[in-house]
Amino acid sequence: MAKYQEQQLRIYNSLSGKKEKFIPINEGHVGMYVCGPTVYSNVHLGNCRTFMSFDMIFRYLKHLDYKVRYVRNITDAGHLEDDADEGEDKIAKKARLEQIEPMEVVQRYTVDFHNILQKFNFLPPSIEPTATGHIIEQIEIIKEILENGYAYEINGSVYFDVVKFNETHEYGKLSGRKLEDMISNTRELTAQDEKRNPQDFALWKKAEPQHIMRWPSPWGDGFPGWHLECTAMSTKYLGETFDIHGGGMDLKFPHHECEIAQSEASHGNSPVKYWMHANMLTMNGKKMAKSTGNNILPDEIFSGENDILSKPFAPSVVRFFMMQAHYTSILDLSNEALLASEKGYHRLMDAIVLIDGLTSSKTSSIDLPAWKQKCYDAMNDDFNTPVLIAVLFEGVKFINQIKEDKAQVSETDLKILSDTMNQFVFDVLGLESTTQLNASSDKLGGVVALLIQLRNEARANKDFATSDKIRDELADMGIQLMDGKEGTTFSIT
RNA sequence: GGCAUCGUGGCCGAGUGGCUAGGCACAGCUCUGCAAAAGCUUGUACAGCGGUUCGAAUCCGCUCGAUGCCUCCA
Repeated sequence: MAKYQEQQLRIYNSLSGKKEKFIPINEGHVGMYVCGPTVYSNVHLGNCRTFMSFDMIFRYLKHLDYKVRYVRNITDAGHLEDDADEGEDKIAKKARLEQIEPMEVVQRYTVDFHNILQKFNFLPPSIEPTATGHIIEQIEIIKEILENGYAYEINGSVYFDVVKFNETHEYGKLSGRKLEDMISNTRELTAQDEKRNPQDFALWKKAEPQHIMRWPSPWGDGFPGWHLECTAMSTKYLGETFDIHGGGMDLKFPHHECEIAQSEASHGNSPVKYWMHANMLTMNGKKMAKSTGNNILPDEIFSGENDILSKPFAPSVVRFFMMQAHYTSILDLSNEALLASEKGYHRLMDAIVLIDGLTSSKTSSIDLPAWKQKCYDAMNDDFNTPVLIAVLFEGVKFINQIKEDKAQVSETDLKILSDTMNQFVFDVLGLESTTQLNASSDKLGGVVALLIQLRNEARANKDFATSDKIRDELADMGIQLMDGKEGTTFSIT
């Protein structure tokens, strides 16, 4: 029996504003599309949080035995500097500034993106398509929208006619905006603007002669609008209507609103059953922005080379920190918060290392099956990772109590404890252990075991100067000794 | 200015009509040669002001503040 048949997942749907039962279109299968990065600079930490949220969601869906097709695109063309559709393409601008080919920009920052995600232990998506690889599909959609009368061509560019669309459809239903309000809040069109209305958006932009990113089309050489690629690629790989579409909260309007409009205007179907939006990451209470200097790159956190944090933090610690907040909440990054998470993370990992050494009893003094279900209940409630982590810390307490003989578990229950801890910590949350050394399998572990032995001999001889020297100097190196009833163990901090 | 989300104990962060979230920090106890680790115990918090209710941190209204998007300005 597949796990999804036993667990009822509920998802907060941005479109309805409510938590809804998750029922996929095709039983046992999930199609999920997430708007990926525009690769014109190093991926920033806020982007990582969004993608990490959907990585966790991907992992849990897989854990529930769904067959998931997860599509996350790379935007390598068409994302303009401002949404007035008058700015320069972000990648073309970067290429011009650095005097390199646009595809060099794309390559450089795609590699960076993948490197960072790998450090954060992301699962690769099923398909990672690029905008430039789907120009033909985008042109086909534009043709359909033109045929259906929801777009117009002018001077080699094609614009989506939002006003016309809104006469028969509801533009703004995702973001809660009303077209009338938007129009009344907008100034007069400037004389040179080609658009009929300021709300219209570009499907295809004519390439000026100096433009290096250009493709032929029925309307002349040009390049596609930013919103179109996601419609083209999600339709191609997931169908006209699919289960989950995700992205950052900041993409809700206009990007996702435009995607809905494009789908409905081309093939007539609403594209997505469950819209999911991950919330923003702030730092020290303020939004992260390069312009204000309130910004940090993932590698700067890992290396400690920054002016904001007191020490380096491992990718898994940052991941744990992010998982301690719900994906729909704003999360504030600070030195204190990271330090606190790091300690909690080590407590969790240290407990997991102990599981294999635990001994079972005839009966259990704690209810492990009920505890296991609490883990699922947390995740079934719109992927509530902070509550899951709280339940996992109950597991940590159980592990330590069993080790100290203050609780007993049967062999069956011990397996539940072990399997559940491992599955949720590593498979679902995607954390990695940094304390995997142990005395039997590792040279360093053997060296530490020898030092522990020497220290215990010194203690037996009441030579506490020597024993404390060993303990304290190992601690300075990041190896902490822990004296327990069963002898001394250690962990790497 | 508009739309949206949100304001929880020293810090981070769940919950959302009546019942302990959790982590970090702090204090006491147990253990220890002393520590650390671990276990046990303790914390009566929900921006402010009104309203609904037997009962609100949780619902409604207003005010203040934060964040994102849009707009405006530069």
